[in-house]
Amino acid sequence: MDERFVVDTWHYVLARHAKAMCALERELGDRHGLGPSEFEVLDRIVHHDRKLRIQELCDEVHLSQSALSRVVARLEKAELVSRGVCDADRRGVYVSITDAGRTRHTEALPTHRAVLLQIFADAPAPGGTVSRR
Amino acid sequence: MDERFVVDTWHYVLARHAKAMCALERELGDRHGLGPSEFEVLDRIVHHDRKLRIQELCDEVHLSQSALSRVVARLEKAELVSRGVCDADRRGVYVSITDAGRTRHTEALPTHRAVLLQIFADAPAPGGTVSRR
DNA sequence: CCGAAACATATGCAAATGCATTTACCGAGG
DNA sequence: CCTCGGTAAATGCATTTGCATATGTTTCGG
Repeated sequence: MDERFVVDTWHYVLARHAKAMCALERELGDRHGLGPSEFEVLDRIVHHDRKLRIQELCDEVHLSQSALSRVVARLEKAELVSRGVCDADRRGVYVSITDAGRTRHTEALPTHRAVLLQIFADAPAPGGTVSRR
Repeated sequence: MDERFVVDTWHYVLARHAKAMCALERELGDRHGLGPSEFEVLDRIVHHDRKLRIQELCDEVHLSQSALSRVVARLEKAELVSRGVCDADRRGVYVSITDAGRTRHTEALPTHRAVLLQIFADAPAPGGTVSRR
């Protein structure tokens, strides 16, 4: 294992993450009133196209369970998602997207993609890229 | 540019960043009493092997100027760096590493590298890497 | 059927961060 | 020499996050 390669990869990840997060926060926030975490949660729900358990979301977004709980609470307050108890297991909570949430996501998606494109289009990871996956 | 590739790259960056940050926080914190930001600042100074202006550090670490100011304040309180006014431009501040800081960095470096190795050794970015997979 | 252990989610709290502002200083122009 | 616009760093403040814990619910052994 080349230690140099590992450290270079880490620096790449740090730099792109900082740049992208900063840009996403600015663009999504100014144009759509969403933070990156909020967008990510909306995006996961839309992607699955069904109501999800908090727990399922927890596995997909990179947030602690408590942070996720609060993101969902903010989204609910903004009427972009709604929470409902799970009948089968009443400890659980289902989160489903509202019409407003779907609309907001549709509006924000192009902004999100544009930011990522600008940041990653010409920035292959250390080691170079060949094709895909 | 393939939009799919860009989004995959973003997910890769998000996942590795979260995983590495979490592990670094745990390992560096438990074993050496340092946070990732604190280590990064120490590491930059050691790498240059001279006293640096806050501003120079600001260009190299992925923190806002205010966050950096506070990280340096914490490091100073822990006696790992010392601050001194810059004679040439008395608005500026020089940060230099202390012996204790150098020692701490030397101790922490293997931990840092071990964490990165574990996380990045077999995890090429989307697009794959030319050399090893 | 009961009680204990395990679980899913929410919440109290402390820490870290970014933005806006403040403070101190430099440098050019009148 | 003095003032004004700009720069370097520090600080007030609000927000987000994670950890530890609380609350409510299920499940399993006896």
